[in-house]
Amino acid sequence: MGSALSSTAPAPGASDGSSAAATPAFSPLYQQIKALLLHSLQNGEWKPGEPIPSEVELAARFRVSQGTVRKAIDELAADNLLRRRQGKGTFVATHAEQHVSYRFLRLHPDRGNPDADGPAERQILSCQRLRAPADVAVALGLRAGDTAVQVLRVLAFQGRPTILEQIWLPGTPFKGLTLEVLTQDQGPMYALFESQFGLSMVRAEEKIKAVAADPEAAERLGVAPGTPLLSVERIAYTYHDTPMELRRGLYRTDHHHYRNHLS
Amino acid sequence: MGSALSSTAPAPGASDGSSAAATPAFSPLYQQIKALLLHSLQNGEWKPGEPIPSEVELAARFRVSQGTVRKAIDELAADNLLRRRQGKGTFVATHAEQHVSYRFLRLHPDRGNPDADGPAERQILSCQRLRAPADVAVALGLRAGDTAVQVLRVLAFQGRPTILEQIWLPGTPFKGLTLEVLTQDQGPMYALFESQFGLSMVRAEEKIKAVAADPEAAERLGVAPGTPLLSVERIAYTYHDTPMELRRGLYRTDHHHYRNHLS
DNA sequence: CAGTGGTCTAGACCACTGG
DNA sequence: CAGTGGTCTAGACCACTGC
Repeated sequence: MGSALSSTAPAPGASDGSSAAATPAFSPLYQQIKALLLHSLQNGEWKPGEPIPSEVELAARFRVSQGTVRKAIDELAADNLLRRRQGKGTFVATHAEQHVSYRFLRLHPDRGNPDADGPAERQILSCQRLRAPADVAVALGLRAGDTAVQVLRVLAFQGRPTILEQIWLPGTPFKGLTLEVLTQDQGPMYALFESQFGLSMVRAEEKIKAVAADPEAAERLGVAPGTPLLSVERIAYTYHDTPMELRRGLYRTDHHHYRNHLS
Repeated sequence: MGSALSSTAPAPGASDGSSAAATPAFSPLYQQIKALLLHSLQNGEWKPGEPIPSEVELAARFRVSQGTVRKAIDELAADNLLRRRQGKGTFVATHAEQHVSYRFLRLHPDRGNPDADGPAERQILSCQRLRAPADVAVALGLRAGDTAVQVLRVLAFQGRPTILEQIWLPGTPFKGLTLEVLTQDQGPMYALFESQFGLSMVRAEEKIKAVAADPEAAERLGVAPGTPLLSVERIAYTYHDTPMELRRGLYRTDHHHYRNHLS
């Protein structure tokens, strides 16, 4: 960034040619606007599902042309942080009212359209506060010995248990997450994170392997021990690439497959 | 599309407000430009790796402002069909000089940076022209009984056989693809498709499952029968979403993982 | 230095939504 | 109808590349 641009006393410096600062790394105005919007999103100035101010309003606030805020918003929309709706406004993306199915779940039924299965049947097995194991601490940016929340759950589709997940969350931001809260909640877990903890999962990375079901996983998923399963390790990030969740899943793929688009 | 716009006698109709045609589906100018560029790419007017005309030149050709062709090019670049390089020009994307590793290969070594393995060691097992099985014909849009090329190969990393692939290609566009051609070629197979057959693989979809290694695959990959493997079924498309390749791969994941980014 | 893509502006008009 | 995002233009200037 390295710019003096602020929301109270903005001084663009691109239209008047007075950019005196000898910034070695050139940063376009729209990138600075994007960063400001990002901070407003992170600060919760606009909450998931809510509209952000209109383009003209933002242009006035930042003393910038509409085209410039437009380009900033365009990039945020391309990253799925915002959602544009012509005639209505621009809204903060949310996991709550996602068009179809779960936004980060790439598992689809082999036959039928993506959500022919109907909603997943969820069963929380446990929710404990523990000292984070070393690998979990590293993944979540915690110090050794910091407390973390561990959740175990099973997702079933059409009565067939299909996904066994072990979820790790940093203890401090998720203070108050209990088995009761999880059990009583309907809808995607990430929507709960937004509404109850103000944490938006914005992107994620997954590492996938093929593994053999161990006896416990086999029983949870109703398959024979040794059955090949997809091992999906996901790290989910909030704004500004802060890791906020480590999720280890085992997926049955006898009636489902993991779908991916390459380009 | 439903527009009268052509490369010889374009009639924008957006700046003069005289859009008399009662087109039910509105199509922005830049989308029409995008479609024209797409056709030029498909026709081979500009080949992979080559530069396309400059923005001002294209703006003149299409009788449109630079900003409009810019938006068209932006979308094609976002789809990885074009590659912009400031100060140099805009180039047709290619699998030949891909920055690092293979563009569609999502398998990464568990330790070390993405291409710490060095180049893959490739071994072609066979290359036959066969009548396409029903499922292959459906996937490639062939008629039952049409001929197809089947290629079997193994990829090894650091001496460890890791990927066993069965590749199906439509016989007509790939006339002349032989074991010799494949064996003598260096570099990514998709680069060969571009240079020898004028076919650019532009995007792909993959379906992933976990399976147990059958005896033959186990021997080819040097693992015990029953070892869990990733089954990756890929359909690759050329311009305009024409399916051109069906590729069934079995991946060892004892030292590698399939990586995916979600947003 | 000329040529390329990249940024920014200002203004006009269009398409869509909802009161 | 007013307000929103979406398109298009014209022109100025900037950053990067290579001769």
